[in-house]
Amino acid sequence: MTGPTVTEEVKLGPMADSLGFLLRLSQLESFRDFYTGMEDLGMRPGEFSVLMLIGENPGIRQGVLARKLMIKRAHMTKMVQAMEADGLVTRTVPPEDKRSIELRLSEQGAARLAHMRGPFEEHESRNLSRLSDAELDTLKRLLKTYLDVRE
Amino acid sequence: MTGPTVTEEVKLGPMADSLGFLLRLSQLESFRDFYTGMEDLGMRPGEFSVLMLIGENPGIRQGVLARKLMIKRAHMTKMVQAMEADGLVTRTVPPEDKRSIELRLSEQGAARLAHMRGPFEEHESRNLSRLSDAELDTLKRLLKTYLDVRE
DNA sequence: AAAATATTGTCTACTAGGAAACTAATTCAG
DNA sequence: CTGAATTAGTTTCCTAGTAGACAATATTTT
Repeated sequence: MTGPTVTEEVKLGPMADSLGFLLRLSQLESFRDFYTGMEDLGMRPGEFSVLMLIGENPGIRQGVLARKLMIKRAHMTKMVQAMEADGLVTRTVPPEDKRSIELRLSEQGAARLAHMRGPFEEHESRNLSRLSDAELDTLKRLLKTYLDVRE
Repeated sequence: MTGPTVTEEVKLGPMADSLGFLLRLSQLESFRDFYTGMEDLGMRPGEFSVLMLIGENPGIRQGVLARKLMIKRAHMTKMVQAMEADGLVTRTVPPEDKRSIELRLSEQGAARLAHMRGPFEEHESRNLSRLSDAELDTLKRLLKTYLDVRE
């Protein structure tokens, strides 16, 4: 069980108007969502997004990916090394800059991603939230603006 | 340095329309914001919110607080024990339910919170984002709906 | 009342993620 | 061209947070 559903009155005070606070809770909530419908894919949201972005940007360098996903290079190193060990991605050093490492999906990685794509798209289109479809669109648009992500 | 500001073209593909993905990035972005203006308070967003919520709800039980903040009880135990060790909160076992623990701010904790309140409110009112004030309000309102937080 | 069940906080062990120092390669200043 | 500064990835060490089992207490069932 997740706990009693009885409404425990907790006053949020000024936190209820803090964007950071609301975002943190929302993100945790959305992670729960992710697992309802995607749980048997054997992959966490973070890994999934890494795989997707490598798929969308073949040859992307580790550091660029890390900056885009706002995680530290040190952590990206660990993730992609693990994925390489799992046979999902390839890591090659390009001759024009031998410090860097280019990432690509292996055949197996591409296949795995293709498998997950269906459930993912279905999950995304489901909208199990309290928001109307229009509200959800607005929310996404505002977040993109906040993040400076252009369409 | 934060890294080269040169625009590295990274395609987000379907992730750009994933609420969970946008929320994760937004939350990380907002944490950076938190530290611009609050860095010298010697407290992370998580601890700050715990302190605030205890202040708003004197005598709140650990588990209730953990559920509200969507963190695990095990982790809450560590946080509040550390805060107790720092003299910021008191933890008392109420006679009517000797399994539970009630949390309150100590004098020192209340003083510390009072100190932070100014910078916090100022930070919250600043809006350093790309969003207009109206858009920011809308964003907060939609997140509250998503979270089922009523005013 | 007794027994089964649920809940609360805690413990141990583990995973996710960050900070800072380091190496190798590249670029920039002179 | 040479030395200084920067950048990319890695390594080590540390903190944040989770998973699951546990003891103590409370609640429900019989």
